[in-house]
Amino acid sequence: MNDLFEPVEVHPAYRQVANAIERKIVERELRAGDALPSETDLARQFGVNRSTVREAIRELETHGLLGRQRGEKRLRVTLPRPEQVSSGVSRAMALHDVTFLDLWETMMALEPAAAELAAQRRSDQDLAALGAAGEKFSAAQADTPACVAAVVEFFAAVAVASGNPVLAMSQAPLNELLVPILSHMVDAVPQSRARIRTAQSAMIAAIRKRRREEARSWMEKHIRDFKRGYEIAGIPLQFSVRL
Amino acid sequence: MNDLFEPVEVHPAYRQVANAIERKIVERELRAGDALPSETDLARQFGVNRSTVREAIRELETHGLLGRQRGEKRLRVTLPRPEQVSSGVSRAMALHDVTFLDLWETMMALEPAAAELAAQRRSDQDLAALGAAGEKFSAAQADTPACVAAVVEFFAAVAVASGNPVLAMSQAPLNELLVPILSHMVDAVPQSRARIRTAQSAMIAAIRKRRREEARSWMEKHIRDFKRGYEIAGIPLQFSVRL
DNA sequence: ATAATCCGACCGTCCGACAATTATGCCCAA
DNA sequence: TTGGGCATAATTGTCGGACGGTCGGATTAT
Repeated sequence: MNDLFEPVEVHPAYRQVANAIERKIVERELRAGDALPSETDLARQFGVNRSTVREAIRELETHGLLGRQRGEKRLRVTLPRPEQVSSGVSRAMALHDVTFLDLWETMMALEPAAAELAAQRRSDQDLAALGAAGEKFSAAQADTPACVAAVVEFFAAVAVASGNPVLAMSQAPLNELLVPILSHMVDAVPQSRARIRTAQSAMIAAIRKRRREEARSWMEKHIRDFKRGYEIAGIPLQFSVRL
Repeated sequence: MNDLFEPVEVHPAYRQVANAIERKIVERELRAGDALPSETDLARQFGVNRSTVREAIRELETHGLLGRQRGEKRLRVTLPRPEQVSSGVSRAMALHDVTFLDLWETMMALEPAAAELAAQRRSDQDLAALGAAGEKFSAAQADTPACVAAVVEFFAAVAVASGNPVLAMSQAPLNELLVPILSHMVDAVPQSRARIRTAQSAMIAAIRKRRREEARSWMEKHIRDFKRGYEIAGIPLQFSVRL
């Protein structure tokens, strides 16, 4: 039997205020860089208390829609910083107990595509960034954290070089999840360092020469190696990723 | 010349409180379902005012780390809802003025992979969900919003059937960006409806029969069609997606 | 035991206040 | 006229207290 009434939805004032401001931002009525009215003024406009406005502002600040430059007092509308967004996503993924296999499969879908696009569209600057990441990896031989950071930086550089911000923002959260895994792996599988360096060099070369298929296939091989390393390290693929 | 000092970082109390609670959640010391202490109690523990605690709580609530069931008063730890996370991502992407081409390239990377995994791992329940989405699309002939909703539901169902939450959470934001685009397209390109239906049927069949390559290639064709439709509709690929 | 009732705890919101810091406008000097 | 410096106003972060309304749990009545 169908109920006669729907459950009534309650919208606290702080949420309504947040939504109102968010709408103005999404609809570009407030644009990045614009200063937000003062809390007191907003409270007056919305007809609520300043405390309520503050709670709303915290929400938007968390979403990265509001922020301020260092040392500034007044809040301004800002574009959400990609790192901020992706760290939220990776935290959510980690809490959902995703496994290495989940992560790997998704990387396997995204990274080769990014590599191919990078080979197609990279600028000289992108190439320099890739080279720098490769250098860092080579330089950080024994230093595991630095090694891992360099690998992540390399992936990020490929994503940037792809010229596709959607791809980059989709890929970024995976990098953060990769860190703890990779740290463990490069320690447990000594030969992985050399294989990673080889793959990175090959990818850089392919991207420099704008050879799309070559870049893609090297990236595939590179990522397949991760799984292999994981297996060699003796860790079940179903182990949950932790941040 | 390097500066001698780093800029001093200021951490307002509300942020420190939020971080402290977040850490306990990420480290599983507080687990999903656990009730949070009352605001008054938290204020006492942290030695700050209740208003400050509330601002911190808003932050965590926004991240989806805290929430409450309908009609509940006590706040409890919750797993971030995927829809909540992905809507934040898609909003960020939209604000960054990503183009249809960006979106399309990423779909082209993710969706075929999802289809392939779905063919490999789908449960009977997944299959039912796919069929339901297909039905909805067929039934919603002239109703554009319903059509678009059905297409999105289909993609989401494929992602779920893939059994890979990372893939699903990576793909979900794209769906939201797709809606406005697709609405425009199915109106401007009448034949798109039939093509979509054909592709969906083929994918369902392939996934039912667990034919991975078939599922993948039909998905590729399906998504390629989007681009074709976009071109037929006469819209430049570089047009920014808007939410 | 179950249902109706009651009371205390807690949340949402408001008011007012104060210190610290930033923004602003004014005045003076070059 | 313009630039710098200073006094003042404005704004944020935090605090204390308050109040109505709602939820949860204990109490009591059936």
